[in-house]
Amino acid sequence: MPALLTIGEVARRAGVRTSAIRYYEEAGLLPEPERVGGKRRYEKEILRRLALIGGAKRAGFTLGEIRTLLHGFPAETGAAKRWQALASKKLVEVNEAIAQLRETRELLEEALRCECVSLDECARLLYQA
Amino acid sequence: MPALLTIGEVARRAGVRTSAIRYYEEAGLLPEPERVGGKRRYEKEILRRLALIGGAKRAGFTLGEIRTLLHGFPAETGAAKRWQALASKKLVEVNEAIAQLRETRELLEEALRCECVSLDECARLLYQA
DNA sequence: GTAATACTTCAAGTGTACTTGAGGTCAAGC
DNA sequence: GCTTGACCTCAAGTACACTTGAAGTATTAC
Repeated sequence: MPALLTIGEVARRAGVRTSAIRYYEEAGLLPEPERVGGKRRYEKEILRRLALIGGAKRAGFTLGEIRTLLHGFPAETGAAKRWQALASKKLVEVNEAIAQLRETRELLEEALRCECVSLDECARLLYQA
Repeated sequence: MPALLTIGEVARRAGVRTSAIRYYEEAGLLPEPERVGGKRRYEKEILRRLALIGGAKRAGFTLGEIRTLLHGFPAETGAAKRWQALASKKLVEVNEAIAQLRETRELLEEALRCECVSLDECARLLYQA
């Protein structure tokens, strides 16, 4: 007995709204789950999937891109190559995003250290040097 | 002679559209620049500001939050404290975003290494272990 | 049996962040 | 002087990612 989760429990555990879960299903990011009396029942694996979606979203992927990364391109010659091209491109973007975030973190930390009341003020100090 | 930039040059160098620059100005993220014959002229510093905005956007800040981080709260008692509270909170979020992006990167790299044609397929492999 | 609560579908509404289009202005080159 | 291209304003339109609301159904508790 795998103890299936209701949509409400999934939402609570994953930190999203039930409406978002239905929306992701509609958008092809989540599998259509089992139903009991018409109601969705999820296996715990869904939580990992939702975490993955959340991570990808943070990385700046659109839901359409996430769908493609999840499922790949429809079977056709070169589907694997196309998927890898997309994944590689996204990998570059993820790395850029990380670098950019590190800079933003630096700036925030600096501003907090020097007790500025705004980045504007702090940036002036930083950029004068 | 500081060689001011037109909005078109700024857009090209910063990798944004001119419409976005005007929009940011309207939204209070960019200072109102000098005008020559009614046309905006920017100092090179604007490029750093646009990079900062881009980074903050990637970090998941809304334009409203970026405005606050840039300018601080309007002068009032406790403005500095409120700004620091916001900045600290955002610092935590930036760190979380970085961690999440690292995981996404791991996943992408793993998927590329094992030559999967989709994350779905690869995730099955990963999660079976 | 009935009330409460969580679920269902479907269509329409919302917020954010821009973009686009209409109609006009400005500076440079021919 | 006229054309070209980049700029201007302002209002309206668009894309994405959900959310909300209406109207109804199912499960559990009493």
